[in-house]
Amino acid sequence: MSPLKAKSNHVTIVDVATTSGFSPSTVSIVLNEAPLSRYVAAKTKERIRKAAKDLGYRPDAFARSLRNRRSHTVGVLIFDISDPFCTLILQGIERCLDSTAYLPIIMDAHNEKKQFEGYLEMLMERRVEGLIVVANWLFEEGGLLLNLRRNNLPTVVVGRDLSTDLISSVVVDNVAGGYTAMEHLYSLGHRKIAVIRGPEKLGDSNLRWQGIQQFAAEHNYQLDPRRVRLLPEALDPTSGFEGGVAATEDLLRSAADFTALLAFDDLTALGAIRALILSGRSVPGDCSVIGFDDVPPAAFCTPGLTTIRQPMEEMGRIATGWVLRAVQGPDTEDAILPPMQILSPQLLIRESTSRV
Amino acid sequence: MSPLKAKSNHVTIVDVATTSGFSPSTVSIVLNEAPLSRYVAAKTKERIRKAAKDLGYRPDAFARSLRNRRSHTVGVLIFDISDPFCTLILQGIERCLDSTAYLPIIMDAHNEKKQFEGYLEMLMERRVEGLIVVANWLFEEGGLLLNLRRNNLPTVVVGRDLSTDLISSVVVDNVAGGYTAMEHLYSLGHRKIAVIRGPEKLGDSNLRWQGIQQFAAEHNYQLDPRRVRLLPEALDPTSGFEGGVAATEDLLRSAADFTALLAFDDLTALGAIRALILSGRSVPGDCSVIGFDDVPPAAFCTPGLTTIRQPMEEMGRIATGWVLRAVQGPDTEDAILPPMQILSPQLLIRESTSRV
DNA sequence: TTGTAAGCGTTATCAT
DNA sequence: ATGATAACGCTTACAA
Repeated sequence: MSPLKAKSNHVTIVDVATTSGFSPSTVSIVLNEAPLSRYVAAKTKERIRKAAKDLGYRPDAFARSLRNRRSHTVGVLIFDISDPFCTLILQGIERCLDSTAYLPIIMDAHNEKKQFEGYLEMLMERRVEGLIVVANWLFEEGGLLLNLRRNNLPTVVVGRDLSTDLISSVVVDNVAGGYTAMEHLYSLGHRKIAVIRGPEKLGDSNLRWQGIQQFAAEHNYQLDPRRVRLLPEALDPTSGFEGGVAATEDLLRSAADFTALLAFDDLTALGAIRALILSGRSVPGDCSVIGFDDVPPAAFCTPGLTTIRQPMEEMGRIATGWVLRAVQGPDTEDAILPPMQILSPQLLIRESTSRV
Repeated sequence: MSPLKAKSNHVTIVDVATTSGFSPSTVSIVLNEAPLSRYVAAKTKERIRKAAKDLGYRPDAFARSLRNRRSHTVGVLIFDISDPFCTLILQGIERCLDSTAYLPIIMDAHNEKKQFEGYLEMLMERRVEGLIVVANWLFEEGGLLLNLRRNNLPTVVVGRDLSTDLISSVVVDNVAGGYTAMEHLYSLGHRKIAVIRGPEKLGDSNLRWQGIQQFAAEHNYQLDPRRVRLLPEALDPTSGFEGGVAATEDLLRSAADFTALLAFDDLTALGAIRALILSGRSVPGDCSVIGFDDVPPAAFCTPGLTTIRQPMEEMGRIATGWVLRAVQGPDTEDAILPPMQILSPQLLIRESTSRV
């Protein structure tokens, strides 16, 4: 016989009722430990529980939800599960949900807008009570927002500021991050700093650049345009690596030399390191490199990558906390729910940066 | 007003029926494009569809599944979503499911047996039609199996051989992988090869070691025990990194020198490289290093890690294909479903290995 | 302290 | 070519 085969023959609450000799309602009340179960005789409870266990009774989530109008689920829409950035946020969401009766329904849009919409529809059909959207670096603002608005459902976007009157968001302070990265390099004595900016269309990209410029302005440091490159638009989140390699090679070919490189994100930084090493330079000996995010590979490489850490797990937790509050509290003080939270990034010094 | 707030007021099939002027049954038939819809007048269809669209009707998945006894979902039980090994398999599963009407319900056990069992129960309550278990490196055989047996549900385990009469599995050929890794190093001229084995309790670990020994025996190569280390048992899948660092440092302290190192997996290899570099050695100049798995960080580090690649996405696809077949085909030729499939690993040469 | 009955939104079966 | 009705398994008023 093949190992794969099944014939479902489920035990229902009626079976438990007849076996135990009580009515379905009593069984329901006992098994759910509903308020009314306080008035049920201890012996009755015992017999019911025994019958349920013996029969291997498992309540049908569909029937239950259909009846009481609660799905006890929150939808989690992500854009690419292979993106470590997503993964860590997911962990935060799951950890936060673990202690509740809520279940995440995770859907991965595979970086395709079409899928995003389809999955959103599926989540609605499954009557999720709240929605968390993990926006990765190619979530283009605007378009998808419209579809979200129609379903008035507690919604939190994490990783991108898309707050509206109906949607909350939790993001990292990209401006502060850019500022801090620049500050770190500058304070190590670097005065010839190359910058690889993120794709122009990307919101994060410009905010980080803003922070970089701000630091420069405050310290009378001239950002030489010859030392600045722009990552091309791209779909694949790991394309930052190749982008980093290419941008750095281009930088190396140019006339302007540099002793430090500030990359848009970790993958870009890792690509930069690859190019630097291949060109015969050492990191951080000949050139310091700093990234942004603190995705796992940043810690596993040698030298370990100095980076601006986003508290991704915490972001997931916060987002989850919000939707839970919106979902559980009936309509209590809505005002306590902030439309947007900006978390501080943190400088994480490893081995890829050093004094000039 | 706070952005988080909702008041669900769902449109039902009855609403569509009254608005369009037809009965719920006809609406159902039309909207589902059921066989009977062949006999429904074109104009009727049109009016019904228009009404549904205008009202924003969305069928209730709970009611539907309750009625027709099909959840159209498959449960996916993973052990750690932050483990890149898991992630890639998940991608395969999702991609394979995308083209079907099935939805994955993903649950992450966070490396805890307790959670595993709880989530398994939840999946059963949600009436998943099939189950895929992604076993990562700490899925201890035996224990959890028992719970799986009771629910006779098409089940496939990927990443660990747990085949029984009720469970299929898809795994990589670990013996061949170990053999190939050894062969690669040997063919580059290495004769002083250090080996960091995986935790003893881990099935994979011993199979890979078997392959290594087999190659050695066939080529009259002596595996010097002084050049062999064992990774400690551990919970965290990323602990391989620290384990690799520690084992390598220990190896370096010992009398026996080596020109190549074969690591249990990629993270271990990355840890080994870290230790090697810190000790002043270069990779692959002074020591070649080979890993196993081909997780993303292996490609982003410099030097890129030579490794034995597991076709993880394909494994996910195959597993999914099996449960789909078991689920969709009523009870057609069960015999075509193999109880276990062993995929060949592939040597992926990057820059961390070179001729001695 | 427990039972009865209605109904959640759908779809399958049977009528018309 | 379309409609009426029952039933999926559960919870919750309300009744006893």
